[in-house]
Amino acid sequence: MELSKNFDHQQAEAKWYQHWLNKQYFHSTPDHREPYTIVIPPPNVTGVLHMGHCLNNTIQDILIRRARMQGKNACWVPGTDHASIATEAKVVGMLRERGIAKSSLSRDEFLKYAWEWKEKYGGIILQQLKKLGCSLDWDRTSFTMDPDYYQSVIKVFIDLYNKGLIYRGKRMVNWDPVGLTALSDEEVIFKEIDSKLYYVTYPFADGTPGGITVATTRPETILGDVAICVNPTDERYTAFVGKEVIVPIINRRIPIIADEYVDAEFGTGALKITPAHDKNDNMLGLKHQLKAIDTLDASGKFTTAELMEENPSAQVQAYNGMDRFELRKKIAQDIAALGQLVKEEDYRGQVGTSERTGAIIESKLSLQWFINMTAFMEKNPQVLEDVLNDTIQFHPEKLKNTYRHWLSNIKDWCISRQLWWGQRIPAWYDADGNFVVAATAEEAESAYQSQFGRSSSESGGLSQDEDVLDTWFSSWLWPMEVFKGISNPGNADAKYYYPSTTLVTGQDIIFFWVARMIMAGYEYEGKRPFKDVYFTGMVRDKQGRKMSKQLGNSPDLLGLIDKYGADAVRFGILIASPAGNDLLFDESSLEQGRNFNNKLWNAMKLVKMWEGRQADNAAQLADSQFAVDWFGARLQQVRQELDGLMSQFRLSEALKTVYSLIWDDFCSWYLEWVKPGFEQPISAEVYNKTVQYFDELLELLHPFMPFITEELYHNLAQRTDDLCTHLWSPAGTPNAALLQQGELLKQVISTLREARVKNNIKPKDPIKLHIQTAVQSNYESIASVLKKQVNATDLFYTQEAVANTVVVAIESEKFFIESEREIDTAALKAELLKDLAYQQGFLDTVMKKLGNERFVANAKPEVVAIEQKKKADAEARIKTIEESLAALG
RNA sequence: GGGAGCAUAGCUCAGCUGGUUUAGAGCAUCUGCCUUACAAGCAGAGGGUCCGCGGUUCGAACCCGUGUGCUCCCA
Repeated sequence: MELSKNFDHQQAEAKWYQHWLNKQYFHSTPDHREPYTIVIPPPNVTGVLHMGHCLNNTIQDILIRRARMQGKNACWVPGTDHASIATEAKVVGMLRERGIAKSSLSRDEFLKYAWEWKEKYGGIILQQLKKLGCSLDWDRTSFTMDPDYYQSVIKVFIDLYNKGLIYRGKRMVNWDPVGLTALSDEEVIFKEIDSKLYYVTYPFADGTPGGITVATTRPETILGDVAICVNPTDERYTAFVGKEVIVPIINRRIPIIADEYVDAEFGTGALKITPAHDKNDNMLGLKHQLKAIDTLDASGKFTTAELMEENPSAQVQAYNGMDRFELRKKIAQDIAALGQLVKEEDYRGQVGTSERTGAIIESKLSLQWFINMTAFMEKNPQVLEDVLNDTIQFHPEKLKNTYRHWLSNIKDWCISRQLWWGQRIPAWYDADGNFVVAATAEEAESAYQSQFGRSSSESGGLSQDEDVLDTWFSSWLWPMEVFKGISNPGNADAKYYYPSTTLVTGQDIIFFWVARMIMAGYEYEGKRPFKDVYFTGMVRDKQGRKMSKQLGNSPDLLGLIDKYGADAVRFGILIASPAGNDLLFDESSLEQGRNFNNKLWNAMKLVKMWEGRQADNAAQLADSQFAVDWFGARLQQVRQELDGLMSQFRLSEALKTVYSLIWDDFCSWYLEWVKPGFEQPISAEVYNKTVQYFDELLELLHPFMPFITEELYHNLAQRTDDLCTHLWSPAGTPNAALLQQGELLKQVISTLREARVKNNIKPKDPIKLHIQTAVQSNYESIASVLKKQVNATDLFYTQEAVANTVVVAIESEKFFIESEREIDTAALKAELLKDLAYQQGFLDTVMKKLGNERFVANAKPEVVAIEQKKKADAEARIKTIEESLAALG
């Protein structure tokens, strides 16, 4: 077979992925083996693959492929979540392009379009994961709006409601008065907007002359003011705290209160508090138990609905129905007419606008559904305990702090969203606002009758809540419901696969998702949902900036896979990813991955070249014996290292270790050591060993770089199996003596090569090597390799200095290089002097330690022994160098 | 405002229990090589105030305090 110059990744990727699928290697069913289960963090159906997914899914694939090759029953479940906010925005966008306004559609009509959109685009990201090589069990693909899943979410809502853990309450939301919907924080875009700061004086209620002046950008909310707040340390106002002032126009008496929240530097240092129309005011209002008075309706127009008991004046009533911006000017004018407007100032500030309609956001109080987290946590203390005691192990461990801090200060969870795409809240209201919670209209009706003792038709019939549940309220069930653990509790899959083994996700969703899965796991299974959680950092660009659409700094991942190959992309992203820390992405690391592919490919080509040149070559076998034995030991050593690294989730280091084993130990050392002379035959035994080692290297690398390893595995020999499901060779104990001798050999070769370079002995110029050693037997097994690697025609052992040679030393051993080339004595001398200075400096530090009586008295005996050994070694080296210098004259 | 984390070579990071031959790796840089698998390569080299200050200790990159700078989370 003719081998191409380089690895053709495109061809190999398509071929092997399809082959693995055909063989059903990724499909798992319960059996007698130990399960290794990962549920994918479901990407948003609107998503396309980005660098974050790439990192995250590469890691999951490494873990799952490794488990599969270790003989575990590996199951990696794919799927997507319905992402109510993002998807609804996409669907609205699609409709807009078709000239359809969401407001012109009924809920059912809109949902039909939404499903149409989901069927068309919702699977894109899953297809992209295949390009990356992800070995997911596609038969188990789940979606958070699948019928069973949907019912599970509803079931859980009803269950928690019945347990008294869900309640309905008021809360501030970001309200879009044009779109008539609440928005999540993510959908609010802050813009710099020019406005005015109005300085308004509130006179004292007790008739004391003067008053307190506040600066506000929003005079239209003045009629909802319930207090004036100042900083308690602000001496200008301390005397006024506790007094009352009169709100202009509406003439309400309100208190002056003190709170550290207020910034004395801003405006006048006095803040008007309008809890119904500002998030921070609302917070202060709750803290100081102030009433919230709403003066704006859903479309941002003035309403007196909540002012009626104050008997509003005709002036106030006249504002009714006035738009908020018109009202702002009007009220400013009216206050000016009262002589209470001190001044107006231009002001530029951040204002929230709707991502969808562009309208300026109002903070608005609205009725929402909540989970009482305090009660929930009292019921499920393990949610915190089992993370702190490592029943669920976090990697990196430092995130336990974050988790504990959040859970110890937990706020109630608002689970309703003013959207249509998602699980509709199963609450049913009569015309008076009485409600029941039930899965269906029929159940709601009977619940209503038993609860209120009458048919709902007497109260105008029942209508279902218009809102849906937060997407996290469905994805917190993910590790259970992908195995139908909620919809069909106790089924065989759920029993076998739950709890899952490892979760791999981003640190940014530790609260939104990880914590909540743990909550749901304990509430519904009484068990942790996973054993280990590996948190990846955030992928940033070279300058450390977050990847974002706005910055346009996220690379086109599929383009990169095309250009460098999936293996190179996997390599590049993982090698740059210290465990649990943010990752600065730079295309050059992909280049390193591609170069590694090339290296592997060429190593394979070299070995293939030998395939047809095998012979019963005893001399070649004898010359290579040490290399063969040594590499076998080295492989065992690295296997042990890898087990340790992988169990600590130090994946990046594990990959570096395999990389260096292949590039340095196998390619740079081993292959060169066993390489026969030009067009010479290779010993069949050495050849077979080499292929066996190569196989083992491919095994170790396969989880990281699946495509090229599978390709090479099949290129190296005729196979009856595939690497993908090949079981790992058992690790043995490495022979320490062999390893040590290997290190000596490497060191001698490097030292001699360095000496050659420094003395201008060209690689092609042969030398004769004389070794002065106390232990000649150390060199006998490595002599043939050593000769080859330093291009020595002859090797002698000597007991004394050899004249007219270049001399170098390792420990107390000396090497004399005899060459045709003229020796540069001056350069050699300079080298030796430099080394001497280093060794003497080193000896000094050791002597200082040993000369310190308190060190000798206090340090552990073995530590003192080490220092004494250092001293002896350094002295021996110094002696060798001095002798060499003397020989040079 | 509350909390967490980080600072080691030009860059990205290891350095685990304080003592591992006066601090290591990869990438980048420099020098020499189109040597027979690989120039996407080979053989070498240079590069450090372990953020500053103070303390504990016989001994500190590592422990404690403090300052500075950066990052993230929550409000």
